[in-house]
Amino acid sequence: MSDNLQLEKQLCFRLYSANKKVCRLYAPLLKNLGLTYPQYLVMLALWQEPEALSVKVLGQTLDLDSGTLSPLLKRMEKQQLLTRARDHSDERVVMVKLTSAGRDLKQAARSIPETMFAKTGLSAQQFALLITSLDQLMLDMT
Amino acid sequence: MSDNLQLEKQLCFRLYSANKKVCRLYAPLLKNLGLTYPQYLVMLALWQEPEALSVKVLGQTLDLDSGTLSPLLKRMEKQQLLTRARDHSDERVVMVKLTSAGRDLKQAARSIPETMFAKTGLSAQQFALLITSLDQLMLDMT
DNA sequence: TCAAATTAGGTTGTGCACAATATAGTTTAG
DNA sequence: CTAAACTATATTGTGCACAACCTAATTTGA
Repeated sequence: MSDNLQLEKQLCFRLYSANKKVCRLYAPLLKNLGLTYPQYLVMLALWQEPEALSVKVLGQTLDLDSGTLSPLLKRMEKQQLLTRARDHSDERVVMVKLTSAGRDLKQAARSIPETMFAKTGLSAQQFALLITSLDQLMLDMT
Repeated sequence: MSDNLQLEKQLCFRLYSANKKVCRLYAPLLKNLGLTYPQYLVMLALWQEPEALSVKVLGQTLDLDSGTLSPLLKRMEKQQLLTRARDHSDERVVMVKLTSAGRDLKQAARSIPETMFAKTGLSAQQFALLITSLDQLMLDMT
């Protein structure tokens, strides 16, 4: 006994597994919208902004670096969901802005959070507790 | 108000972010062992087995398909951490077995769980609560 | 008994995630 | 004023994750 290296004891494995499982539950819903899971997160960030966001701010919001975001945003631009344009007042900055098609997609996505909550099978209390625990982890983790 | 599509409200984003943050905390520790995070999970699964595991059982344990495991195990075989060999009694089956170097690595990894627990900044109670919440989610999620 | 179904694993292609590096634009210090 | 430092983004390379498909081995059922 007292073997700490057991798979079943690991928090990391639970987070890893739960995240994958949730992603797989989202996949069919998002496929209807033509989005992948990370693309959906980008859309969430953009839908709640009245105007454009810089790649830098988007990266801070989603905790992603340019090595991930640059190709991801290019694919989304090709799908006509958003536009990318250098800021004239500072040519280093690229501003990302939803197209009207990108904004319109929000209506089609409206039911997703409720559908996904139902799929979790959690009560509102359990859901809130898990959110709180994860927020605590994000705050305390060095 | 009542916009359910807010990034901050999403459980999915918290799981996604927390998992990434935990992976990044593991990375420098695992780099000392020459392992990536998924490779560490494979090692955890193998360390707790007295004998070899089939690719199928390993995939069920880690919830990974052959498209992920096959190349991953090949890389680990190249690093001399494990061997892969067809089962003579059923040639469809590939058995994965630690080398002595692979077994020996367990000693070097012994301190990782405790180090990582400290890095989470959680109390034992908070840690247990989060584990319980995640287990609940994994059980109930359809 | 042998054709159909099933099973185990591999391959290919796409899309993240991230480290390391590169580059162009901007700011700042001397 | 300009060289050095800094900033924002892009590129390259490696390693997952998974869908779709493929092959070979085994099991099964009429």
